[in-house]
Amino acid sequence: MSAASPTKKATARERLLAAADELFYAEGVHTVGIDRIIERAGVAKASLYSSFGSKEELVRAYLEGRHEIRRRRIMAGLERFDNPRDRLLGVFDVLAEVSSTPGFRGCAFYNASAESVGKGGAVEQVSNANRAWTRGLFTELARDAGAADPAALADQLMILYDGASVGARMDGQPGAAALARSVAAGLLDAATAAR
Amino acid sequence: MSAASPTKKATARERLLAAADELFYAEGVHTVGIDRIIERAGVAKASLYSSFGSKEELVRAYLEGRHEIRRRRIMAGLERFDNPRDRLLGVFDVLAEVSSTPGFRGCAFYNASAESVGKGGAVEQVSNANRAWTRGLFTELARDAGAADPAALADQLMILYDGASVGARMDGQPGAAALARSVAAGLLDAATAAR
DNA sequence: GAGACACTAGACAGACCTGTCTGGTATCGT
DNA sequence: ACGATACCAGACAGGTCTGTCTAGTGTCTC
Repeated sequence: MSAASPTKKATARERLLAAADELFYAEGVHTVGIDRIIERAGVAKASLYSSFGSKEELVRAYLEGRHEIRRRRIMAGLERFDNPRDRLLGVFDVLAEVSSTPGFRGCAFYNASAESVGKGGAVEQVSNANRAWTRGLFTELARDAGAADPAALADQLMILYDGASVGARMDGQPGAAALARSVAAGLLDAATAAR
Repeated sequence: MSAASPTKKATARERLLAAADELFYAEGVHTVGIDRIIERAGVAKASLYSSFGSKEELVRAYLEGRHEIRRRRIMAGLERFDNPRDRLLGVFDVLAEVSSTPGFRGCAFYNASAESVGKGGAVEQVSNANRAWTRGLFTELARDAGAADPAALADQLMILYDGASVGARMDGQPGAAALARSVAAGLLDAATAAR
């Protein structure tokens, strides 16, 4: 939880998490083995298992870290705007930024979910939490923006958000987020004008 | 290519492809091993390797089969409608049907892509072909419907289509397709009214 | 009848996977 | 000085993976 003081060397757990984050996201949870992770982290295998217990728990920690970073990045991005309308559309601005970074490979939760078999596993749990948070955020922002039916607008925004993420991933088109933003703007105007 | 005569027993290749289709889609390309497939198909391992050569080529054949079935199902679905507007929106109707079937697990191409590492591999090739076909279809339908900028509308429709697929997969909400359809209808009206 | 063909059953090799365990080292606080 | 803690290096076990190879069976055609 507590961020290590910058002078102190990163602990084994932190280095493992950093290595897992890079490798799992870039190549997939299933493809990347334990050995690759400990090698990149410069950490002994025993340290991994004493810190996390199993690979699945490492995957959970990786996804929880992704969720936390995503949450913070979005909230920080929204602080730039003061009016509700820009704040709602700002979620798509953040997506546009993220999806145009070189290593972008789509939604980490969807990707992990596509690989994982089990229902009720760590991947599904964190993934559901992440989606619920996003939907809640959209609902809240829609209400603040004066939408007649915030939950209904949030459902529409989820589709646009997911679609833009897929488009950026599969077609290498970072512009999908900007396009989704413009459609979202139209939906928002329609939802508020109907008041 | 040619469908075997119904009286004749299915050949080993056909049974392998059928087993691969079920297992790969339900559990993922990486998770499902060769042994599971030959067991379900009731086929010897040597037959698999004499028919396909490698697992990757079996995956390619699986995805090509998915693409072909998808193409046919959509085209058949669109034949029900005679006016361009309904035909364009009909693509979302077909998605609504597919995404409400019990075994629905999202886009087979995205799922396979999330698991595969390599760029330029079989998965990426077939996946790109599938997406290009979809985009071309949307563009054509948009032009027929009188859209001012068919390609631009197609880009928007792709986002809605992908987003609905993700929503149905991740949240278990088959209604996402119907929602996407209604948004698409609004975009289409706007694109044609602007003429 | 004989050979070609498609197929089955299963052993096998070699690689890779997760997870455990042993033993050694460095750095703390007391 | 000394014990506790955190960590490293790597062997090891038991399993699974892809892919190859041998040997045998049924079926069709000539």
